[in-house]
Amino acid sequence: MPASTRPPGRPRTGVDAAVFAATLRTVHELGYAHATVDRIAAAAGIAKTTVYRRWPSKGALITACLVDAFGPVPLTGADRSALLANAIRWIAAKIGEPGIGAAFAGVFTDAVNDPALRQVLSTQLQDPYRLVLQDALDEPEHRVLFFIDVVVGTLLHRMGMTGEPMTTTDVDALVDMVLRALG
Amino acid sequence: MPASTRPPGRPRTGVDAAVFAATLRTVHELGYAHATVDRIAAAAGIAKTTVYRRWPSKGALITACLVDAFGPVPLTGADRSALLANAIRWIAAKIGEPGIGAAFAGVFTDAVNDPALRQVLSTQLQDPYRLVLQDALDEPEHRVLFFIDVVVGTLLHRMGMTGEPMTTTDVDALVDMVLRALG
DNA sequence: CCAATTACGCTACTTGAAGTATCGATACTA
DNA sequence: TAGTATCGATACTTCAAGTAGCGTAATTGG
Repeated sequence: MPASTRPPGRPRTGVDAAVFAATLRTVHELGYAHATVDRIAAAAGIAKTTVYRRWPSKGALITACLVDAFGPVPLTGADRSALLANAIRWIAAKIGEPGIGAAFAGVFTDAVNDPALRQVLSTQLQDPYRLVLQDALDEPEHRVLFFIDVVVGTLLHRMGMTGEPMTTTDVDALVDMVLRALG
Repeated sequence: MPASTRPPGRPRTGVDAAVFAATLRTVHELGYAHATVDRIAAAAGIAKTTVYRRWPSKGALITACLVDAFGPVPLTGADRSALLANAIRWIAAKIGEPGIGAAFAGVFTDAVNDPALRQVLSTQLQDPYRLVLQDALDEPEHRVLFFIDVVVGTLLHRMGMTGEPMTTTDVDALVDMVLRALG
């Protein structure tokens, strides 16, 4: 039998998926700034205190929501170039989905001057993809970090400046540019 | 004689430069989130109300501060490639100066879900550089916007994720990559 | 000198959101 | 049934953006 049986006490209700969906929906409808924890909790049909029992801060909630929304990066492609191209198009499409880009940009900017949140964002969101890509592309850490800066930074800058995701034409240009840098 | 003589009433004191300096200093020391208008005003030696008499919001103050801090882009270089390379190194150095990168990233994230601030940021900060670069590089608007997304987005993403400006080695890689895309 | 005008500093206030504290009720385990 | 942990609800604290009002200072024009 497993070492950990069910612990005593009332079990947690399985509301994580509902909270994540409510988070993206609220951010999409009201924008990051107006997507307060109060409103997200109300949209999910739970109390605000329940949110804070599971995630220590709004930034941590958004980060967890993004981790859940992104899921694993698809590592498909015949060679390194095709693999990286697919990864770039995948993240571009994800950031273009309703709420995700705004949530990403919002938590990112919150993290700029919040070292604790930066740590959460870096370890929980960026590091998994960085490690997988290092392995798949056979590139050193600093090169993969550079590519992530370029791709994600470009996509978020466009999203932040225009409020709209990048067009497929510009994503194509981004892919071409990065692939040439990959060599 | 000029059409506008001095208007009646007490003239404004010339504190703009002091406020800008205090803004960058405060953001550098405390971070964007803790650089409140109260603290900035105190650091500049003026009342908070005076700040709001001149700039309608904190975002507008930060934007004006950045416009002042950046100044005109140096358009030097023998050809288009050298010119763009110099411009990229210039903006990278500026974003690396104390307070500027954090202020930029902060106001940028504030703007993501604040259309009014986005308008201010786009017209007062981005458009002047875009127009000058369109002319100097003889490139269409969408190409210049793409380059700005790539360069500024990459630099801010690095700044946001690590808290440190990009190293000269990585700036070199950024220059190489963009120059190859310029063709 | 004096009125009108405008900016300043100061204090107090409103508003909104993050995060906390408490408590009764509920859903489990042993 | 006792113990434990979660939930919802309400209230609260804290902090920062932005506003209002007032007495005072600086300037122009008569």
